[in-house]
Amino acid sequence: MPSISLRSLTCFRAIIDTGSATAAARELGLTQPGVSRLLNQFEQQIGFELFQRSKGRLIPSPEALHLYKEIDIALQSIERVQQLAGNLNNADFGELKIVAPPSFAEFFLSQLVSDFVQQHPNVRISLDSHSAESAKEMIALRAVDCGFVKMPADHPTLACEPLVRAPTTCVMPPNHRLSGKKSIRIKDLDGEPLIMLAKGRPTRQQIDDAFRAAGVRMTIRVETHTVGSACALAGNGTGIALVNEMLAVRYAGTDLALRRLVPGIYHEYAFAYSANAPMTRVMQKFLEHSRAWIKTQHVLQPVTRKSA
Amino acid sequence: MPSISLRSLTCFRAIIDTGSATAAARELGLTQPGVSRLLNQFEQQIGFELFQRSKGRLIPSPEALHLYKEIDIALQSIERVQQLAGNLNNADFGELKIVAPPSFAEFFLSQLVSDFVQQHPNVRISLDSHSAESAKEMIALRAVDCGFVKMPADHPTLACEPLVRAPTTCVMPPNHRLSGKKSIRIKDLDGEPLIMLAKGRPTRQQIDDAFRAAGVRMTIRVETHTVGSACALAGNGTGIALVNEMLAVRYAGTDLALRRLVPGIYHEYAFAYSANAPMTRVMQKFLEHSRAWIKTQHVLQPVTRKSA
DNA sequence: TCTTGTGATAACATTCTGGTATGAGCTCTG
DNA sequence: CAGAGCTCATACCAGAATGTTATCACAAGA
Repeated sequence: MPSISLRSLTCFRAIIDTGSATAAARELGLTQPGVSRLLNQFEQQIGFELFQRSKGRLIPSPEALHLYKEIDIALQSIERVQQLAGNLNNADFGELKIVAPPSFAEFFLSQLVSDFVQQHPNVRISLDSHSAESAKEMIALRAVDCGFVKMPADHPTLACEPLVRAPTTCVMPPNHRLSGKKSIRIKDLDGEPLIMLAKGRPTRQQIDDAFRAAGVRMTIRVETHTVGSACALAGNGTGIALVNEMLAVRYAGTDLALRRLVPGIYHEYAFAYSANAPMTRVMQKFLEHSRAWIKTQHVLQPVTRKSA
Repeated sequence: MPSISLRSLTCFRAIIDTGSATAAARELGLTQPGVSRLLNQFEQQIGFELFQRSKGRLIPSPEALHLYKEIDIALQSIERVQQLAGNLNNADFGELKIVAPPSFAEFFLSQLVSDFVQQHPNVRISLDSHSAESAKEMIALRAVDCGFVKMPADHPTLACEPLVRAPTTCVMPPNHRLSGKKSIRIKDLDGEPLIMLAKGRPTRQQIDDAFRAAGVRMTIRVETHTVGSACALAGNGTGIALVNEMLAVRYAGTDLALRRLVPGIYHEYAFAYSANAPMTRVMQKFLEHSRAWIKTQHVLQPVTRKSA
């Protein structure tokens, strides 16, 4: 049962639009015989002639013109389908609820998301900023679709895609005695007053371990909770702040020197989603977009699952 | 550039509608592998997966469901096109202006047209009744689309399709001395008072010629202008009316005997339209319909161009 | 008359679309 | 657990659809 064919319809429309089979062929990027045969086939299918062949021309019958209107409508609706498919393919559809810790959300994520919405105007985005712990919970419980978490995630129902990592950096005033060095070793920090963050968290644990391994005693002057305050304290000469470079750079100006700690202790972030639900297309696109965006930011170090 | 395919769309819709590829295949009258491949192809064309393959089932993604709505609309509009094409194929569309001489219009044509409109409810018909001369003019000048004319039409811009012919018949009271004969020869009419019609018209001329050739003098008692009046006069015993049998039969009852004149002198009618415009499909269908209708009327003698 | 435009047709290659046969995976049941 | 019965996927083949190039016939103008 040879159903009506889209080719025939577009061909027919093009003939009416352009007034001749030859012109229609040009418009459709085919050859004239192709159009001619397609038209013949169409006439065969619908059972009657649509054009009067007169003096070597095709003259549309009143029936053809009547049919044309309906066909044009139908083809337009097909074109809408194609456009929608294009949008869907580009994941420009749906809703995306994202959560991230405040430090991440307020700077990087805001840029990343504003980029994304420009390219995907039909995606509705909700952006939540919560503590690392509750962010993980929200993702695991599907209160949000995805989020950014610091590795290791250490959560059974969380699927993670490693995304970016940043070294630990030492923040100090530009005139500090250590600011002459390109990088700082643990033993350089012996006796230096330190400003430390995230007591009890894994990265902090790594730092503590590194000091212990180097046989260096930590002189902690201040424990604080945000990178911003740590940098401010360091800038005031309170001590050297050992912080995530990725978050510190936004506070780095002429009044702060950043020197990397070696060997590196890294802060790694991952894109996380519920292990119980597959990623939607929007999520996939957003992850792709995030990876691409990170590459454009020279202060960030991209991480992929393979290289991790 | 392999455009999107209607098959794929209907297939996709059927899968969503039925919930499985197997059921869709049943619905579409295909096999499951066919549907499966059509779906694959569709996914390839639009660039992303529409179904999550899980536990051997096809689970539509949110994108698929969103696309479904638009596709359903598009397919419906395609179906409207098909239905319209069907109507057009059946010529159930447009307008048809018909003209005929009163004698023809008021009896045969009315039946013919009422039959036609039943089968073609979307065709608007206008039916005019005019003298043979002005009918021809109206057709030639395209004031109407077509009409019925008596042959020979003798008009340069009139195209004629021979349709039906009727013999000349002799109308008399049942008790007339000639009513015993099966048919009447010219010489039987010698001396009989006659009622004649259409003075100066071609068929009348043929009758006059036939009498002259047979050496029989016409005793014309009355010249009249309608078959009805001629039959009425004949019924009253005024004389024998020589009239078109096709028109006379409607007056024939128990009080009138009709006997054919031999050799036959025929009244031939044709379907006529302007030679400057091709027949529209409705006209063609109407002509077809007329031919078919004539065949069902046993008093009419169909005539086609070939046999004419 | 000759050129240029139209559309129609034939012969051929490729792609699409259908079929059958078969396999792999899941679920339910005895 | 074994097997029936369902799902979808894949391989392979045949025929139809769709495109090409190479022609032809015809009409209109220069």
